[in-house]
Amino acid sequence: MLTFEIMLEVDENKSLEGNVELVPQLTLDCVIFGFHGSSLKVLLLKWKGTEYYSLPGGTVKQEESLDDAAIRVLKERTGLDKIFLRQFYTFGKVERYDRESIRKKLAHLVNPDLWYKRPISVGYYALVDFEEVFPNPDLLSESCGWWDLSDVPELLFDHNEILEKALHALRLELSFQPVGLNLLPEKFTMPDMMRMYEAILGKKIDPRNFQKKILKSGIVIKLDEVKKGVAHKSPFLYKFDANKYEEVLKEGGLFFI
Amino acid sequence: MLTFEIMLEVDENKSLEGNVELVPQLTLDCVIFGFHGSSLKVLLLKWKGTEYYSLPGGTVKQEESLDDAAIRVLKERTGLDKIFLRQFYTFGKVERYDRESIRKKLAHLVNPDLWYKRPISVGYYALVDFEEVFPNPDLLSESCGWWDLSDVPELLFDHNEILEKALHALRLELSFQPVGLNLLPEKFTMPDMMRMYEAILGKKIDPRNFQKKILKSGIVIKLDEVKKGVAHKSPFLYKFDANKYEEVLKEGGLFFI
DNA sequence: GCAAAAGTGTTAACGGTACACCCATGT
DNA sequence: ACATGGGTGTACCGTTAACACTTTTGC
Repeated sequence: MLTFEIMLEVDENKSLEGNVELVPQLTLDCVIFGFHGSSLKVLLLKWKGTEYYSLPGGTVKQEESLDDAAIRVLKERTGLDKIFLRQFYTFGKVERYDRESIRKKLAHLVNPDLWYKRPISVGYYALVDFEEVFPNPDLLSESCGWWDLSDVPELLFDHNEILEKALHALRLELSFQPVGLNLLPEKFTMPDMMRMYEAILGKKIDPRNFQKKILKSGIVIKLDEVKKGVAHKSPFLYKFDANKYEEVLKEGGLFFI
Repeated sequence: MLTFEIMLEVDENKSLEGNVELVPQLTLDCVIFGFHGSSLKVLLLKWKGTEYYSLPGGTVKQEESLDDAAIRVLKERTGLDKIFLRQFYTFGKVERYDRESIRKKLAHLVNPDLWYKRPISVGYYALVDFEEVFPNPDLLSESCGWWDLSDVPELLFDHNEILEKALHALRLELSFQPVGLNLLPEKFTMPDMMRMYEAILGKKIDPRNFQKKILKSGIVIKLDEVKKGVAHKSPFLYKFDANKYEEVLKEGGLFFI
């Protein structure tokens, strides 16, 4: 993810386990999306001793595929094993951000001598079940937590741009990828699912039409349960019919939402 | 693109212009699509003294963005300056292909000592006007030419897989990107455009419905000319209304084709 | 004149959208 | 009891898909 992280890990590796080699100048950034309440959330790291935030990221080992590296990072930050992951873009401008300013902001954490050539970063986004994640900071961060998409602060590096692009990719792929299956808990209500679509698309949806379409598509199964303990009328619970969901996505997608 | 190309260019650069540095292990592969007759075409290189083919590719200089590197490769192979280019995937498996077999196949061209660490390749696809391209081989290839998509032979490296993925990306983005504007010549006929869609989507389209939809969308302007010198009835010529095209793509895309 | 491709209109079915009221629950 | 969100049906309209014959041109 970051040039100095490369260096840091090299350093660690040298002292800890010998010479695990990294692919030079190549890093990863992960945009981890969750859904809760009525909004999309994203996992951010807060850097030690600062008020600065960034996306979680990492490096790529020589004997590790890009996907495996992303899986490793995701597991470290979320505790989750089986994660829905998509590579969405590789960021390769020469000056992705103002390096001098980053160097100053993080001088107390990273030895400035460890900075070197321009990093190229492969972007992944992940969809996770908010309820099952236990956010876990890395060595250079003091906390790792969920942020509402609309409250995301200015981030370090070019991470605001990366987040933008991830969101754009998510929207484009919304009709072809099993987004609901990965963002929602196993049992969910129709209004939950609708709010998820509203949060991603950024627009209001008519609940009657939404329900009609979803039910007609056959991707969900209505359970003989209602959600208890919520104020107001208890909503029915549903779960996905994974096979049917996959089939519908293959045969043209869920465009009609 | 290829590990030994990295080495070769380093070598060239050393002798030719000093020490232009390359980003290590990072390469580019370009899938250049054209359209002619009734089919999609792709530009392939034939390696000197062999019957082996591959996609055109290249390396990334330290002071050059990924996009600029792709633009450079595209210009070298096609002679074109302003090309529609999209990054679609970064290939990062540890063993992307059988290196030993490649090494043998190309031993007469590349010194085996020059092979080293596993390459990671950023994939771009390009859309070009078939008529305006003058294919131009590189240093290691004896020819560079168009291949019908359905006749593409087995390619070196993992290039069949890369081509597959590029085609998949093209299909996904067909409704959001100005594909027609880039693949078709400035003046084109309605059946040309229809055949282009048929070639990309791999299915037949009803010409009456197609014409109705395209005309209603307003993205093309009918010219006061017909295409002459063709057998049979002379078809009318059209050109794109670039502004309207862009507007339609932004406002939801050309899904209805 | 013949073969091959271009050009063109209507209809029926379907799917999308707009819209409002009652119900169940917790407080 | 009241406030809040959940649940549900209908009607209109627009879009899509199916379908076939005539025209023009080069050979």
